[in-house]
Amino acid sequence: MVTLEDVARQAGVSLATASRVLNGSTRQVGAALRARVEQAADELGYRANIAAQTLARGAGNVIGIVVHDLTDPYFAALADGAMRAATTEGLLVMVGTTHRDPEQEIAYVATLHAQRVRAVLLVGSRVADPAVTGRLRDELARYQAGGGRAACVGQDLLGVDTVAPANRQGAAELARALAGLGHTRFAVLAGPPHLVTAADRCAGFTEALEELGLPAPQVINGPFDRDGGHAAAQQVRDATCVFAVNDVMAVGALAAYRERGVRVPEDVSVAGFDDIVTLRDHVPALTTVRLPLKDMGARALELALGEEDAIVVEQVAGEVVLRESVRRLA
Amino acid sequence: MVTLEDVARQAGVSLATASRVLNGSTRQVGAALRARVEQAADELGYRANIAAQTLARGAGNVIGIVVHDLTDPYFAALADGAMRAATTEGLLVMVGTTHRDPEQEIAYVATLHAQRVRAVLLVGSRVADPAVTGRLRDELARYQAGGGRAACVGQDLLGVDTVAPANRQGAAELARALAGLGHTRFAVLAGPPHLVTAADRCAGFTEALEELGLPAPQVINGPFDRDGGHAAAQQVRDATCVFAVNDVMAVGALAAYRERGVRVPEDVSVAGFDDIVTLRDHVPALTTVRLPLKDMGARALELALGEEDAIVVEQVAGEVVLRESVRRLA
DNA sequence: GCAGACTTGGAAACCGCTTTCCGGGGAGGT
DNA sequence: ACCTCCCCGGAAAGCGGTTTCCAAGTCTGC
Repeated sequence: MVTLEDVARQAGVSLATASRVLNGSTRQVGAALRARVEQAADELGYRANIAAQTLARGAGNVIGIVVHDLTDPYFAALADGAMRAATTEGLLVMVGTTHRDPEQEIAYVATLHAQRVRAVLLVGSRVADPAVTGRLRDELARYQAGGGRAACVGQDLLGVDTVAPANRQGAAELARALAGLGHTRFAVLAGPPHLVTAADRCAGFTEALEELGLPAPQVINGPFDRDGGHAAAQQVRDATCVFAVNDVMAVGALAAYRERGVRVPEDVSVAGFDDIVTLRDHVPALTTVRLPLKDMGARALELALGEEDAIVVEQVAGEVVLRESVRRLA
Repeated sequence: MVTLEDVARQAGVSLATASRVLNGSTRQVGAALRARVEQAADELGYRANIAAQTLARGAGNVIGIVVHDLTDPYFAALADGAMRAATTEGLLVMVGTTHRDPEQEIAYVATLHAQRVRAVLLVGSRVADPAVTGRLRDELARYQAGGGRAACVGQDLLGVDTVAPANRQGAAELARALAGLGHTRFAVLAGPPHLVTAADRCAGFTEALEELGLPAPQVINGPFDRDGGHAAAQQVRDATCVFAVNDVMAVGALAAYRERGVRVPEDVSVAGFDDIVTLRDHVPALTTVRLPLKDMGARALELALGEEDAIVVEQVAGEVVLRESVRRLA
């Protein structure tokens, strides 16, 4: 493995000069020497050892992103947004997937801390368990105490900059929109009760119905993914409209209905949440609450990198998008 | 930022002892000192500086994965497979997305080389341009000369271990299956001609038709993504069966037909390639050629890490899966 | 009870690079 | 012509670990 010293020797200059030429420095190097160094580096195929650079500089150019599941379009969009932003900042990205295990999340923060990444982004819903949240907070605080920066997409529960989708509010608006179409009997495919995102959306929806004087919906808990939606849909009793707390669950529900010959929206209306990009190819087109996922990912990175001292919590509003999967009741 | 030296001082031991306790070593440390060190580390919240470790040990525990687009389920599945395998090996993952720019791919290899990652995985089709492929080869060779390991999912064009889907063969089998249903007039949504994967699938399909004595299909080039399929579908003239060279393009084509009121499969049959997991939620269910994407990603990592001296090229067969999107012709 | 084989703790060299601090030489001012 | 000041090159001190090499015990076996 060729080192800077090899290059310096080959070019007949000092280590310092070689370093200044090859790895941006504030100081100038004369054209002649500069050329010699560059040629030597090229001939030898020199690549700076970033580990050494990071050590010497005391700061690297890597950030970490922790998501639950990369194959879920929701996280893929968020991660993609953050990664594009990272690229424009000249940063590399380490991605970790937790598969919804909060312990994994904590472990990743520790690992990324050890890697001395510039920032870590925690993407995804928090869990209701205060003990585990507390431990994650501690781990993050320790990382930040050492100069690390962090941000979160989800709920403001970690004491770091946060991009917080307005889940309750979005779900409430959706409820009002659906009620406006004449629906009165609802079911909520509510996901796991301990996931704050799921719980908030369910609560926002339910509360709005209550304010409208409508009966409480049937609430069905289950996994927060496509199969969870598929399974939960089987348990719906006599609702005219089903709200799945995220789009992938709604897609699962649509599949379940299709398999059973239940027509959407003729027999039952279905709505989701997130507006993942793949929705455009589903039939019927899904009513949902749009979240600007890519922007949120990018914004989270900005917040993490920002110099603000105060903790910034940015609410992101959702926009109700009515599509074919819901119908107006006679 | 607390260092090993802080821990050693606090525990009243030498640096060497602290290192041996905290970061696995072959050597033993007495129980008493061990306990003191562990307690000190805990109190101080010590996290090893991986950059320093990597430098000292001469080897890190990070691998790099380069994909075209994380939001494409094809790449997401491949990356997820590789990442799971990495996790079981105790490796961290740096992910780079090129958005189909081969220059970016080369740049990533250089960057990952500089990071001294243990292995780099190049996931995705090669391009036909021998110049750019040559430069990528050179970059990889240089990395490997320095002790790096590499593998590729795609075509065996880089001189590294490769997981190579049998694109020609899979497409040929698909062609025969479709012909067996009575189709004779085909169109191929062929993607970009310079992408080897796209070209191979198109060629395999076309050749099989020729062998069967059927007329050559209409070949429509365009982007390799969903919108590319959507656009290409508009240009199909009078085929009874359309083969999109990957699933996301096929999904785009389905959308295009739906918008125009063309029924699939009654009016036209459609087939894709890859069997991405999201297909199960599309209507009509798409006929395709199944590739074990997650396994391929995991396998690529194994190959890269493997100790084999010889370059291993592993063919992966595709399996034709007939679903509702194609019909038997009268 | 003692030589020799193991253990275990510590000092120090080293990993590859950055950056401070010096020193020498050329340019500019008077 | 002389003195500053500035610019540029190099020596060397870290950055935070790992690991080799010693030295001092601790165990064996006879």
